[in-house]
Amino acid sequence: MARSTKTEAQETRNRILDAAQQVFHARGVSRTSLEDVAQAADVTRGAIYWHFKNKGDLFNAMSQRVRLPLEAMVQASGDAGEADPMGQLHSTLVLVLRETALNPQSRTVFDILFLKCEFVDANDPIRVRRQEECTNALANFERTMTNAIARGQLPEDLDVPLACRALHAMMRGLINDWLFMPGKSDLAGEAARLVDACLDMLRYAPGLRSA
Amino acid sequence: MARSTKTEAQETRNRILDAAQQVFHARGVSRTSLEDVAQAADVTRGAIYWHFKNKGDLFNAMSQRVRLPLEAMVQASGDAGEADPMGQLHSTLVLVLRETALNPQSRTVFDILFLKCEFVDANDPIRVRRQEECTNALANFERTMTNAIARGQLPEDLDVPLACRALHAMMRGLINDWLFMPGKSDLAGEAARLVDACLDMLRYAPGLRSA
DNA sequence: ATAAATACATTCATGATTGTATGTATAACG
DNA sequence: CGTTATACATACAATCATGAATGTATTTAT
Repeated sequence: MARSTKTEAQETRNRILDAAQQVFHARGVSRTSLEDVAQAADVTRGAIYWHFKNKGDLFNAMSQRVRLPLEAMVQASGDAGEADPMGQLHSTLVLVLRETALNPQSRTVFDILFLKCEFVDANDPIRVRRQEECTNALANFERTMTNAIARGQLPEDLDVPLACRALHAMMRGLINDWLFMPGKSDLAGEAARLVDACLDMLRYAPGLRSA
Repeated sequence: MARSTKTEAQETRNRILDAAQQVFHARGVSRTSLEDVAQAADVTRGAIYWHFKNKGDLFNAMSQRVRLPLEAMVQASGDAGEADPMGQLHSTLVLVLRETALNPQSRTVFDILFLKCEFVDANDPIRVRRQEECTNALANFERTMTNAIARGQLPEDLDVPLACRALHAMMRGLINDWLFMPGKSDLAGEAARLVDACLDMLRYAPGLRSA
C-alpha cells in the first residue's frame, strides 16, 4: 500500500521479472496478461506499469537478463590474437550448449524465445536485437576462423562466410531441436561430441571449400 | 447471403485458408482475430466457424496444406532398398531447402511455424504433429544411413543416432537462420553446397564415430 | 520537519474477441 | 415440387485485457 525503499523496489522489480519468466514459459507470451504476471509476482498491475512501460518492455528486460552474459561469452571467444582459436571456439560452443541445457533460467528463457513468442514484423525491437546477436556471432566466428586458418588449424581454401553460416545453423538447430523435443536427447552429455562434429566439418568437408 | 454450391463452398474454404495464411504471416497468429481473417477472405466469421472449429483448427488445416507434401518427400527418401542412399538423401535435402526458399507458400507457412506462432504446452496438437514429423524424419535418416553404411557410403563406426540428430539440427538451423535473417544469405543458391557439407560431416567427422 | 518525489494499489472507461444462437436463401435430394 | 440440410450472414452476450487516472503511505532530500 505504500512506498518501499529503493532496494526493496529492486527486489519487487526482480520478482516481477522472475514471475514474467515463469508465466511466459507456462502460458506463452501472448496468452499471458499483465494481471497473470502481477499475481505470480504477488503485486498488482500498478507495480508492473511502474517498473515497465508495457508487456513488450517487460519481455525485453526479462530476456536480456539471460542473453547478455552469453553474448559476452561468444564475444570473448572471437579474439584475433588467440593462440588456439579452434580450441577456444570448441570450449565456448560446448559451454553455450551446456549452459542452455543445464542452467534452468537459461533454458527457460531460450524456451520462451524459441517456442513461446512471436516475431511479427521486421522492426520488432526484440527481433532486431536477436538479429544483431546473430550478426555478431557470425562476425566472431569469422574472426576465429581466419585466425585458425592463419595458424594452420583450418584449410586455407575454406569458404569462411559459408562455413560460418553452417556452424551457426548447426548450433541453433541443436538448441532448437533439443528444446522442441525435450527428453529425446541429452544435449549436455553430447555437447562435446556434437561440437567436435561441427568443427570437424569445418576441417574436413570438401563442400565448404572455395570453388 | 445464401447457400452456395458444394464446389463454391470449397472455394470459400480455400479462400479462408489463404487469408489465414496471409494474415497469420503479416500479424502473427495470436494477434490476428478471426474477424481479421474473415475480412481478408471477404466473408464473415460465420463462414469461418462453419468450416473450422476455431482458430486452432484453422491454423492446423493451413499448416497441413504445405507440410504434408514435404513430409511425403522426406518419407520417400528413406527407402531401405535405395541403391545410392547418400545421393538420394542429398537430392531430397537440397529439394527441401530449395522448396523452402523458392516456393512462396512454403516459405510463408514455415515463417509462420518458425517465427510467428507459440508452442505452449507439450500436448498442443500442432506441436505434437511437428514432433511426430521430427521423429519421422529422424527415423528416415536412420534408415538411409544404415543403408549407406551397408553400401560403403558411410563409415561403419558412424554413431548413427548422433549423426541423425546432427543432420536434423543442421537442416533445421539452416531454415531457421534463413527465415530469421531474410536477405542475409541465398539459401537456394547455397543449398547444394550446404547439404554437401552436412553429408561430408557424416563421412569425415571423427567426432561422429562411435567410441 | 516539511515538501516533494517515489513506489506502488485501486478504480475506471474502453475496446477487442470469442462462441453461440439465430436467421435465411438456396442447393440438393427424393 | 416440396422438404431438408447446407452454407453462410447477422446479432448477441459475456469475458477479458489494456492503459490511464487517481489515491496514498512512505521515503528521501533539504
